[in-house]
Amino acid sequence: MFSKACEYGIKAAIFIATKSYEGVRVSPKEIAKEIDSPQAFTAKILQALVRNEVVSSVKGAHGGFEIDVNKIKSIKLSQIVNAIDGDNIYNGCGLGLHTCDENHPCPVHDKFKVVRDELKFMLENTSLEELALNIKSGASFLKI
Amino acid sequence: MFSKACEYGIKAAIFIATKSYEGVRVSPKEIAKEIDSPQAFTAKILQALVRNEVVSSVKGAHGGFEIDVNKIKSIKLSQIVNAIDGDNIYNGCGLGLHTCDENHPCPVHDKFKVVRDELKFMLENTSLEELALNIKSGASFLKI
DNA sequence: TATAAATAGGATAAAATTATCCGAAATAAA
DNA sequence: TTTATTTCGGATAATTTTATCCTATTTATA
Repeated sequence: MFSKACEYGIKAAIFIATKSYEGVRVSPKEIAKEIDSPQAFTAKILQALVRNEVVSSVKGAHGGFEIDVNKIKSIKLSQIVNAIDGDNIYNGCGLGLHTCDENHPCPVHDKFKVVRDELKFMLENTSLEELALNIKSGASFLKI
Repeated sequence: MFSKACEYGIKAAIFIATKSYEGVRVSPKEIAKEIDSPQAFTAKILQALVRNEVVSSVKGAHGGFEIDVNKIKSIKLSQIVNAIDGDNIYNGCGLGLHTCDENHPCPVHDKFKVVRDELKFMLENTSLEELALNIKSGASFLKI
């Protein structure tokens, strides 16, 4: 469904959020360990999240990644996915046609529309807050 | 959502179905032209569809690809996707966890479940027949 | 100011996916 | 039986995605 980069990005953001609630900044090394991902590749993805203002970074000694606690509630899954994979997942044609809309639909246009509207709604209505709180409470897991 | 290979496979199957209604076998060359795909790569994908018994092939002169007209109604999109991409799209974990189920869910397990059940239902309930008939009637298109 | 600790980012490598090429095998028809 | 036509399948190449490495830059602190 999503790229590996996007999967890592989502998990990283959730972990950073949980640590930010504790007022703690985290390094790519800690993040990679916690979400079971390749460290250097994860660092690249973090850069994309910083550029898209999903997470913020502090350079230099005692630096690391964090998310403004007041922002966590308003960050939606869609922002993270968009920052890494773009909006192609729920905007592009399911069969890769360049022109695909109501007037010139691909064979599965209507069928896919239902699924993708559902996906879009889910991504736009799932906050980083609820995902992070479920990790903190032990209701869900970031690895294995 | 799906791989390029899968997109080509779906479009190829639809085109073969439309021609099979006319009792005509088609070559990879014709198929690639009609669905705007790379010919040799499309031929490989056709082999996978043959192995998975979605389409049948006739070798030698006057050969080509066809689908038993009586089978077209019973072939579902899920079979085509499964033949090419496997069942990972609607069975694998949305965040790539090896172990992800009700007892040990990833952070988005429940959220994704809704979307993927919708996707699974759509794939399993969309027949090649309806897709092919919409192409024949001009209600949908295979390229551009 | 010097040093150590971090992120940023370019260069490169590995792996997977997408795409091409060519000869082998099968088959209809001359 | 030969020939032309067609799918099959292995080898290879190109591209994209995933992953690693190394240096530059930034910043807190001694």
